Amino acid sequence: MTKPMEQTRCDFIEKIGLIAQNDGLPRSAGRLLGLLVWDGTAVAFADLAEQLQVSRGSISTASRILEARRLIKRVAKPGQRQDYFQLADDPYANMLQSVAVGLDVARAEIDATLGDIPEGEAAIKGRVAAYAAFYTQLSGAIATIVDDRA
Amino acid sequence: MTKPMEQTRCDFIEKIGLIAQNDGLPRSAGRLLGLLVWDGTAVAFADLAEQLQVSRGSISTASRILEARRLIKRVAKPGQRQDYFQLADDPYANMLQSVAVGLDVARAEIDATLGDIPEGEAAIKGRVAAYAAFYTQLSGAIATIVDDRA
DNA sequence: TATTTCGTTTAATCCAAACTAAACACATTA
DNA sequence: TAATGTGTTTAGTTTGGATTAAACGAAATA
Repeated sequence: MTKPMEQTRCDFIEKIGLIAQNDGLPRSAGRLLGLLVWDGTAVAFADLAEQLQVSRGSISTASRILEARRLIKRVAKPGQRQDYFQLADDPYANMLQSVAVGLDVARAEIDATLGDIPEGEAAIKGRVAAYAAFYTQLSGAIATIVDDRA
Repeated sequence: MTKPMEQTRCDFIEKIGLIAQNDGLPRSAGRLLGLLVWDGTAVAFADLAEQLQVSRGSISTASRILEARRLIKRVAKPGQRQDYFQLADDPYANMLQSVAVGLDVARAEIDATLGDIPEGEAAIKGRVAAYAAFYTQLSGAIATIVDDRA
């Protein structure tokens, strides 16, 4: 007994919703992304609200978040007034970049503290510097992946 | 006019709290981590609650989370009944591992879906597989960092 | 044993983020 | 023009996680 496709699709959409939530995105944004990954085609604004069973306001917010991260793109269809959305061309590279940006922000915050620690406090300075280095390393590793893909 | 050390310390603790929150940890856990990074020494349970101005319950919860991720360790002091906590030996390696575990869980979830997609749906399967591959790559890159450090 | 000192757990509260419904602004169409 | 079809914004509500106070159990001390 194999699972019906429609069920697999729903499960996938919900899974991506949970994963997104885990990554600090609204769950509805994740579900929207999941739907577009699955379908592949351009889907109309109203259809998204209908299929995901959320308000138009939620679609508006979620789509703008995903757009800002360049995971999806808004497209126009000739003769159609509605906005359509579809998966961005290389969403994963952009996903990596968003992660990298977040890491760099964290490192910058820590670096700011580092500048306020007097030279005398070498031990403290060392521990804080190690923390900053961690973010530098992680960000660097992600940059490497991005380069490898290019 | 340089900033007083105590102020720099407080700022740092709060910053780590915000960064932790951004990473899906309770803010109080991040503040606890920040304090232990700064101080370097073993700090008593009651002192943590006092210095961070939170309840003992919060310290209990936060410390257990950080312990589970091996970012801090619980230590005993001879003749002292209180628990003491201090920064783990190599907290950043363990931090990386926690991240990697999370990524692997996400990938496993997506892989499960992948197995439910019939062969005929090559396009869908391709897109979902690309998503899974993204997590595989990212996890692999992190594993590389861990190895480099060893 | 009784008391005190711990850390944990639980039930209730708090708070911020997410969501909705409705108002809105703008463009298109009739 | 008026009416309709759009996406956005906003005010209010809902919801879930974080926090607390208090009860609890265990261990040390008296």
